[in-house]
Amino acid sequence: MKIKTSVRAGARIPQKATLGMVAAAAGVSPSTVSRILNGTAVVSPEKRAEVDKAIAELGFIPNPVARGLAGGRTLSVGVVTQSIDSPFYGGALSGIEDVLGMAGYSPLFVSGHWDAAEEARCINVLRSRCVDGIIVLTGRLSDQALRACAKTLPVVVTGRNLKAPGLFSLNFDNFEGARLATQHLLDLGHQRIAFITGEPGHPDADERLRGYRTAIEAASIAFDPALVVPGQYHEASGMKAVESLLHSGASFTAIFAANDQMAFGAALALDRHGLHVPVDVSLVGFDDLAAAAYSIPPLSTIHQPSVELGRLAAAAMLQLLVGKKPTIVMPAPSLVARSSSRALA
Amino acid sequence: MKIKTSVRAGARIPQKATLGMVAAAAGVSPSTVSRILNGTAVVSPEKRAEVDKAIAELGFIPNPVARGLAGGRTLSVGVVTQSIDSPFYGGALSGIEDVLGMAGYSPLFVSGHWDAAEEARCINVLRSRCVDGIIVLTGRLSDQALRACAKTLPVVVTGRNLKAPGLFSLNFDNFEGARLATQHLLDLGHQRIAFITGEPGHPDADERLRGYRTAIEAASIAFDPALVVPGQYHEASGMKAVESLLHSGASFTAIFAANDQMAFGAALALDRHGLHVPVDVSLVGFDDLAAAAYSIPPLSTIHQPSVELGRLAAAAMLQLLVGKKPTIVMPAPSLVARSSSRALA
DNA sequence: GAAATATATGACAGCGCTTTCAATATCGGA
DNA sequence: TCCGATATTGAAAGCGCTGTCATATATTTC
Repeated sequence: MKIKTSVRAGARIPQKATLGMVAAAAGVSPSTVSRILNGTAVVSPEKRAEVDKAIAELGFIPNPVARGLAGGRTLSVGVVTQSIDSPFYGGALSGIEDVLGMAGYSPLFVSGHWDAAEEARCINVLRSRCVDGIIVLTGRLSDQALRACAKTLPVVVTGRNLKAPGLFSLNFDNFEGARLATQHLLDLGHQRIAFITGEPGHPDADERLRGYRTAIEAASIAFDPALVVPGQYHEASGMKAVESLLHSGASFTAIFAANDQMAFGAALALDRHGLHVPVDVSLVGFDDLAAAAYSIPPLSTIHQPSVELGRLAAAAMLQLLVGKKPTIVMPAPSLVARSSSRALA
Repeated sequence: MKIKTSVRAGARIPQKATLGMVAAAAGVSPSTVSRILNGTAVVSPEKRAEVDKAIAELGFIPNPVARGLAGGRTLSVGVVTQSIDSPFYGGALSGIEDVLGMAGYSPLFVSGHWDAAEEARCINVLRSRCVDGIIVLTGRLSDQALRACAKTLPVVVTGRNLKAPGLFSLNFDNFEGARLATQHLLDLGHQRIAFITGEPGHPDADERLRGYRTAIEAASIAFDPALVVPGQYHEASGMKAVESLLHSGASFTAIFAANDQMAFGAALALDRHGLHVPVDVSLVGFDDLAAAAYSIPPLSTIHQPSVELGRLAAAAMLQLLVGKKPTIVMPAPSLVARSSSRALA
């Protein structure tokens, strides 16, 4: 009375048909079937028809594992992300999965947890699993390590500008985004605009700071370091930033947070101090997370096309995989003005 | 001037050492190395030492692809989720990745997009990739399909109560959670409590409705269908639900939303109508998303240990994989009372 | 029409590992 | 001391597929 391998189960379990079985059924050699499958060589229309028929009848699905061992291609691409549950990168993962899936590739997600060593480990895992290529979302890995990696495997990396053989980078214009956000507040009449930064050293955080500063100075306002407070890209740090801003006694009428999560934290901290957004303080974020549209008040922010970013990264990888030089360009940053920012009374 | 396969790159590219090379270096047969690697049989201490040394020296890492082909085990487990960027399931994925990773397994995430057919496709993809087991997060697949699947492969499924050989299910007590949330509102003196449901037909949505109703009736309050409005578990539907509630003219002093995302939407809709949470209406959600603590006001909600859920599911899978019957129990639901609910004035 | 060139196909050797199966070595007992 | 039983180990056959090479046939050229 062990597990019955019954056939009467509703969901038909796909019989493991092998390439060899297809070949036998079609009366050709395995090589021929393989050639048809991969388009490696020309085969006569008759044989092709036979094989197609056999494939359909047997419900044959080539085994990626065997393919990987034999041919080196596994039809899988590794994706190094930081945390699989990040509200921002989640969109990108989704886009990647989507585009890769359409092309028959499977993504293999691994999380680096914002740690270079961990990321290196991830890459080794991916390599041991014989992925055909690697997409790195931002990450802390050195440019050099990435370049080295690209020598063996196609690599697409986001959040950097890097040129190397076998390597394609896809960067969002953080500088321009931050400039846009700041300009938006400036346009609304704000002069004392606080800025909550991301972690210094992160290229995108630095770029955003630069964008902020550039906009401020372009408006002939002196850059005031007292208005710039550090954050770590999460809600709690946004709260803390506002607390310290308030404690410092600095005066400001608007806050630009380097990402939405910090903006949410900032809004809460302001609220706790009886300051209302946007009545008392205007607030602008960066990323345009799904939640931004539903916060109270809905958050004005810089739209980052995260899903699109993923799609583009995947598309670039696909091009790299066929040996083409990717011709992908990132969409320009755009401002989404919602209710958290308003003209200075 | 093609790509130089230089060795001077900083990041040493791990040389592909093979089991055969290890065997040669250690002066034993490949079989012996394999046995040591898998603990398949007893090997003399001397040989074992030799082999360990060779492994270390060559930096040998067994190739999971080859292992998969030869032995059928790939050290990878498939995870069927609904969307990889869901704020709720994200936590679970993270937990899964964590626990699986520690055990040397890699998760293979695929998204079913809340569609049974799509999920079936996902499972086929996973099967073709020879995963050692499958974890299904909720999902629309029929119980029967899941059972059938469990005949070939260990399966862990969340969000259902299902018993079958090779199948382990892990369910959160949605009924009790909803009862708890409603009771909380009741305890605060609310009598007219509206409920925004999840999609009918979803087991967890139905359970939550049942919990709500049970609590209401246990308090000797007549269940009023007019206070129950449908939602689809996303923010927009929460907004719509409140709109329709308001339009219907139903009177209520509190809202219990079947998940946090709808609660956020509800809060925004209320806000748009000049109703403030919790002054005018108390609001309770379900899930305890990371964002719940930072919404304005911070949302009272039922804590779902999503990361923990993932960890437990992965742990159960690991047990299944070694042929043990999982001994995993879900933590009980708990209420996190924050500022969105208060005693009725 | 024969030699030279293409074209389509099959045979076969792996990819790196697991896993019988058989061989050798070791041991206990009569 | 010799035989069967018990540990270790190696040889070899694949897992399912790809890619090279060689063969058989078709096409071309002078």
